[in-house]
Amino acid sequence: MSDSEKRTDFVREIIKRDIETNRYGGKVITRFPPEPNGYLHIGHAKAICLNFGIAQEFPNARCHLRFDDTNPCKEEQEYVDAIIEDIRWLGFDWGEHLYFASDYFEKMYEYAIQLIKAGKAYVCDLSPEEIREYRGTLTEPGKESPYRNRSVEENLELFERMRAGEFPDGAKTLRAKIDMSSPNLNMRDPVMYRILHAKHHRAGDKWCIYPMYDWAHGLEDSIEGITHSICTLEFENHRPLYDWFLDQLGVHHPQQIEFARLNLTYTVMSKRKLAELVERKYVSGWDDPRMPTISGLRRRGYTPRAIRNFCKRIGVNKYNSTVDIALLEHCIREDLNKRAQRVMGVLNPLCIVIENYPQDKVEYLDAINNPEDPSAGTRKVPFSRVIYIERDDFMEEPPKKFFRLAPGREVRLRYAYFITCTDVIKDSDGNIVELRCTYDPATRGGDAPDGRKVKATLHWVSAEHAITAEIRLYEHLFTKEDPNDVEEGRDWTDNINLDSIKMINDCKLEPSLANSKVGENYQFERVGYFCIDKDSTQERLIFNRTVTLKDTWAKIAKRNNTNKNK
RNA sequence: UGGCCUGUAGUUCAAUUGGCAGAACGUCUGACUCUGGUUCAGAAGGUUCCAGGUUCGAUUCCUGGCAGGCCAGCCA
Repeated sequence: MSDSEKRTDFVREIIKRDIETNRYGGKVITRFPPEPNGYLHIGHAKAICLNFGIAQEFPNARCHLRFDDTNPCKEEQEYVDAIIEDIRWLGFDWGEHLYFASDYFEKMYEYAIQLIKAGKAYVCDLSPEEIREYRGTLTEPGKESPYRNRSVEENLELFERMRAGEFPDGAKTLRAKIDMSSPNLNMRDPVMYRILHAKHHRAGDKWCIYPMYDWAHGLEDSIEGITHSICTLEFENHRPLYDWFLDQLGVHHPQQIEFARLNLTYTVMSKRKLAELVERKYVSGWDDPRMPTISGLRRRGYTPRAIRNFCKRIGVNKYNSTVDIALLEHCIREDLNKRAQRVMGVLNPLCIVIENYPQDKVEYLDAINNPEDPSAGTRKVPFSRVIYIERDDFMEEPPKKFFRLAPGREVRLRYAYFITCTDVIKDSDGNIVELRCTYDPATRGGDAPDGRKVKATLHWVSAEHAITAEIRLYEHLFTKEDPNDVEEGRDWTDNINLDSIKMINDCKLEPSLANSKVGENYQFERVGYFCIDKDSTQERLIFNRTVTLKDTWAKIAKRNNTNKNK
């Protein structure tokens, strides 16, 4: 599926129908309304692609970016900045339509007065505990507040004094007068305003009353002329209230549509849990490459195109499901295969001396930059008598189906020569420290004039020319597909994979990598996709492994291993 | 012993609105290959949650079950 291909879903079907019936004058205006209290994650990317994607697909459509900043206690400018950066990076644009709920506070206040005047809202003196008691339970109706029938004048005066700061936090609330016996708890006189003497990251000290989500959100949508207000499933129960407020006010009334949030195997997606991973130092920060955050994926080497494509493939639905993380990995491989420059890098070096190759000779061999993209051209790679290969590419006693180097066996060094292993050198503990090989000068470039074949082609790096780098290998952050699957008395943090990061220090890379920049994607041939981490310095390059290449041998080896252990 | 929502290959989604249940990912097999990558070809995989009903015909409509999700913040 290419980036430009469309895919329909129940949300788009609703919008199509509304356009056909001219429900909103043919207009389509969506919005992405993050609360700036954390970083965006791949689940948000699903919502972003949905809302901004719809805006791109339909005529007369646009998508607003609106910060739903109605709770000063949790929100910070740092998050606003990070969210803006992440959405831009994902490739979406809101034009001049950047909004903040806090800019609507005055307007919301006026609407509240309108509701009070209509006898549909009242100031309540019940404490939080009392409100809870009065609310009733899922199966029993609630009781009406003793303050429910205050006069309009008294409510108006009290509400004004709430705003003026005459009461302490929690002393009073403004509540909608709906139905304390509604089977939908949201309709049991929900709180519209609470008193909070807190400094807001944008409004400062201007307000000491703040609107609750249910009251604020519909108004934000209405004020901006949103036509389709797309949110996640847990707000389904809130839709009657969303509708009630807008109906009472008689204002523009968008359609709220709910869809299922994204879950991914081997990771967690709740903001609370991600924040906990950061706070308790299980990860290095919100942008740790193991995090499912947009910034974490970016640092890991994921591309916007891969993430967008992933969101397209998973679809949109109304039931909770968990997407196999293998699909995300497939999407990044698919994109990087087409675009990433190929290089040679040895993660775990094993030294080879090619005994019949001249001491001081250096040859510069042609290597293809990207077989998927001829326009990427070629480069020169230095070859000499002492090289490194991957330790995993040699076995002294090769099992069946192991095609790579072994004593007496001939393999090809990519773009270079055929070599044959003649000797294995070990230290006193029996560890292999070096290999001796001979090369066939007639196979220069990697082709044998006599047409003989080898079963394997290995990547390699000339020892004399190699640059040394640190490479960070990442595994899933959790050991279980569902991190929340825990026994009694344990919790999700018990499922954290303590080996999810492995740092390797003396990796040997071809010299062309010396000039690479942060974020650039490479394919280390036969190994995986890597990118330069921001922790890199002039002296020391650090690479993140984005994802491995598909590895048939690893699969066979794993199978052999499990069979052995049976 | 409340209300709302949802049940289709292992997973995520389709099925032109009542007309032969398909795709992608994953898995497995084979071909090709100077990446055990890519690409290509193929295979396995289904009681469409269950039971009734309407209909020539039901994944689709109706009824009743069952299972899962959400809701008792002055969070969003």
